[in-house]
Amino acid sequence: MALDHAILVSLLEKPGSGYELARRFERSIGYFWTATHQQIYRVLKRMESDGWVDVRDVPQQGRPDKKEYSVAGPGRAALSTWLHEPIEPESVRHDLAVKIRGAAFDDPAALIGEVGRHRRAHTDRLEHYLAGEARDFPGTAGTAGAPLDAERELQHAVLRGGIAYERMMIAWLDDVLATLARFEAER
Amino acid sequence: MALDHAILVSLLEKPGSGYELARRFERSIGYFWTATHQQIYRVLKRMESDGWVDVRDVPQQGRPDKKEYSVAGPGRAALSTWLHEPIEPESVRHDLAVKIRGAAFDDPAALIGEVGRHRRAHTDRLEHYLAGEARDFPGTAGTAGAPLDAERELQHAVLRGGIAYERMMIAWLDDVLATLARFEAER
DNA sequence: TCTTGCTATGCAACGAGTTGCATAGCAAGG
DNA sequence: CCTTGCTATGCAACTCGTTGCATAGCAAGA
Repeated sequence: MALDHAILVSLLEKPGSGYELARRFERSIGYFWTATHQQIYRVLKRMESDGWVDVRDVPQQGRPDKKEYSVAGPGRAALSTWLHEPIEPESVRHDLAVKIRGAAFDDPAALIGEVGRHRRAHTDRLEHYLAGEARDFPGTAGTAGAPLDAERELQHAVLRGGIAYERMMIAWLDDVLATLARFEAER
Repeated sequence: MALDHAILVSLLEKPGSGYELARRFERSIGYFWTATHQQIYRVLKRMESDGWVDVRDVPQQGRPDKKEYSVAGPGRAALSTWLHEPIEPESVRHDLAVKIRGAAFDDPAALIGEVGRHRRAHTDRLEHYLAGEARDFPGTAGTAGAPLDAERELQHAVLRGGIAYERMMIAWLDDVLATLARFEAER
């Protein structure tokens, strides 16, 4: 269960409240992990009672007060342990692939709209990632001899993965659309 | 919940027992959907009581008897309904990406072995997919004017997606390894 | 004032997925 | 004969994830 660890990493990058974490999980962390605010609040409560995180009440003006969480020693140790353990390559779940194989027993051409919708979602995400890259990682070269900023470099590497994934998906969906078009032409 | 539908598609492609389905979910269906035998038996039981599938006791020799499931009318109708409904683009969960961003707060170079392990798993899968493609889809050209075999063509399209995914992952993991190597060199 | 909307946290119930265990037929080898 | 191993099915307990709902502070605009 890596949700714990995803939250710990996010809190190490920047302490924050459950609400803030939930929004990060819709943005940058969300590129590779999703979670609802329910899950986040529940895990934060458990990690607090296990001493993995510290809480601080932060009064705010113009909006409700919040609880700001930050990683405590045991939380950091737990993350370190997990980082040194091997994990299994993730298992995939692509509903769309089920639909594509299932379409053989229905009307293949009827899937064109749906696949197009997904293609649009992926081009949107790609543009969003590229905009984030241009904003957050403008100078890709890096000054020669300068010490590397691990946090930055590794965030960029993960973002490049997201970009590669979206590009691959768009190319594949084009391939699928071309295949479906052949069925429509035949009909 | 698409596990129901993944099972229906697999049973339409070829009727079979829970055990056989479980093995398919480790192979071809497993390219895009995973399930344990527990889940499969439970869902089959529910679909049977809902009239979505028919069961037939098949006595065997040299091994225990089995129950062969096949899709019934209502199951096919349920699949068709689902196929015509829009679905949300899938949400991702990449433990490895959590580890990569987390490594910034530990020892980045310590991740090299783990990333290499994942790279090997992906090259293995890629070779497995390519072997399957060479075996099951030898003539990619297709006879001009011949009617298209929807089941075959769409299975191939999904397989091409799996191949594209593995190639993308390998290239990205090489990128990550190069990034991690820079940290090791600095150390 | 009343509604809408964003911030902020949380409970309760349910459904999906995982893990450990149990049973049983039969084959093959030591 | 006994163990190992594959086929074949299943229960029970648990954890994880989703959904619907509830509360509350405060701001802005109709």
